[in-house]
Amino acid sequence: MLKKERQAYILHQVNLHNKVLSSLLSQEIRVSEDTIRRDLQELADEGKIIKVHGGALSHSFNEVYYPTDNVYSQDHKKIIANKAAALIQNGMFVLTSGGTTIIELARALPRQLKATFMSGSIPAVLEYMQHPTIDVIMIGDRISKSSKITIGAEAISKIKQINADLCLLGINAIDLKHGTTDNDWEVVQLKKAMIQSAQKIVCLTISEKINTLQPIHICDIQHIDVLITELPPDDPKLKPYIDAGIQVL
Amino acid sequence: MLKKERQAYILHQVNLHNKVLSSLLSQEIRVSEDTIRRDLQELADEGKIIKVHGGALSHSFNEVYYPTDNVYSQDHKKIIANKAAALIQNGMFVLTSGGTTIIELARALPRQLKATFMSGSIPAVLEYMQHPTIDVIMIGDRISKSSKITIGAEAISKIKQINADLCLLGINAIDLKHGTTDNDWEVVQLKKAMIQSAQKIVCLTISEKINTLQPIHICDIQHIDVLITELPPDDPKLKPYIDAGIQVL
DNA sequence: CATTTAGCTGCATAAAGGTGCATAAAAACG
DNA sequence: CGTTTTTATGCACCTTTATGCAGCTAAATG
Repeated sequence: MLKKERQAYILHQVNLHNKVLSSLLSQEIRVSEDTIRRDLQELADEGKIIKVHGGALSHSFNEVYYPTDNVYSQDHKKIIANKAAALIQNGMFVLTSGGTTIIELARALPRQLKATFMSGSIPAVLEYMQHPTIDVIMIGDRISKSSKITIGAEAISKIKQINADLCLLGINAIDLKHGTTDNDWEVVQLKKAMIQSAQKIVCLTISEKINTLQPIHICDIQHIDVLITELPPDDPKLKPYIDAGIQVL
Repeated sequence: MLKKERQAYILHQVNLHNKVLSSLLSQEIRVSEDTIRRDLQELADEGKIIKVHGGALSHSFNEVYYPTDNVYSQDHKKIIANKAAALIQNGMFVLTSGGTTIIELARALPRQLKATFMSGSIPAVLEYMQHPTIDVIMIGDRISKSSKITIGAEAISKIKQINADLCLLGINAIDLKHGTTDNDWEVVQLKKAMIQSAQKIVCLTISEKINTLQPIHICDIQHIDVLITELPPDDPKLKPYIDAGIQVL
């Protein structure tokens, strides 16, 4: 096995499982642990993974499970929220996921907007409730304490009955090949249902999460209509997505 | 399991339950308590959690558990909440309204209780979510911003499909002749539906509200099975209700 | 204030990491 | 084609890290 090939394999494993152990990899690939360690070191130097004692972790692991709440990403999210808010017109029916970006969106809505927002996320709904003129609909079902959203057959079937104008999703990972992915099975179920029930799918994410992968698949790139990040639309990082036919704001 | 991974897990648990015990974590992850203690120490040094004797707390713990907001007659409501919590057995399906008394109830639930709680009140559900073992079901529909509950045909019909063991209502007025009454039409609709969908109706109220009247009728005295106030059951103020066949606690 | 439980310190150990070197394969070169 | 250079890998040796354990100290709780 070639060195590059091996490193590509390792990177794939890291992105897939969010972690790898040096010991296991060396058994699997049948090279010494020294070699694996050198590979991990090189990948880490290139910024592709995060090396830790005993193995390595993916970037998304760090962000998702081990949040280092930096102030910058908050600002980025405000920029994203403002761009997204501009898409919403009076009278629209908007389906949204949860997440910090969506909460920023709720705060960024213009004061006189008259639209209907539907969500299964308790924190998002709490924020929507602060708005004076919008209507808010909570999707009912069992509550997942970890993700603070309602989830279950009831919620999914309720979403399926809807035909929303807009679906705004805060996403945790997007990649040209795999589309959007996430790490919470329940959240994914809800997002999948939402995508099927809206005319226009808008994905919101900070640029760090572009070209990253999470274990569970939500939808392919071609289902996404609009992608919003904090970057200007002509940023080279976004070019592949524009080429793939997505409107980038 | 990698150290970072373990710490991420611990952090997740802390954020989920607002607290963790070193002893439980060490059993769960199968490492010594020393290791857990060192992990907690490191997480605390990074400012991610608050270390205390025996375990750790999340930053939100203080806010969540000691809100000094407009909950008047807090002590009385705690007494009521404790009496009500004693009625709930493992495996029960409990339908509840919202209100400050119900929020106290959510806080008074025994830690190891395994029951299912259903409510349309966002503040109540938020509080139920803090509990480690109960299941929480949110009733979905349009949200009334004034009362912070979901209300509408959808919510009512959902409640009607339920057959709950217990219905716990925080009430704003009760009177021998008129039964329970309230001042918010939307809240009343929800409570009426709940009363029809439960085996046993329990009303919770502070004694000031006994023998008072509100404009909108919820239900007559004879539909009420149990009345809970902060007073001892033999208080003369409660005698007429006992005579009317209500169990008073 | 005594008893139980958690926490701390120092130490031992095993696993992982790092360094330098030997070797072999691949690549470059004359 | 033979020689030299480069690159990749493994090994031996030592260092660092992670973890558990023993014995003592501090904190909580009734």
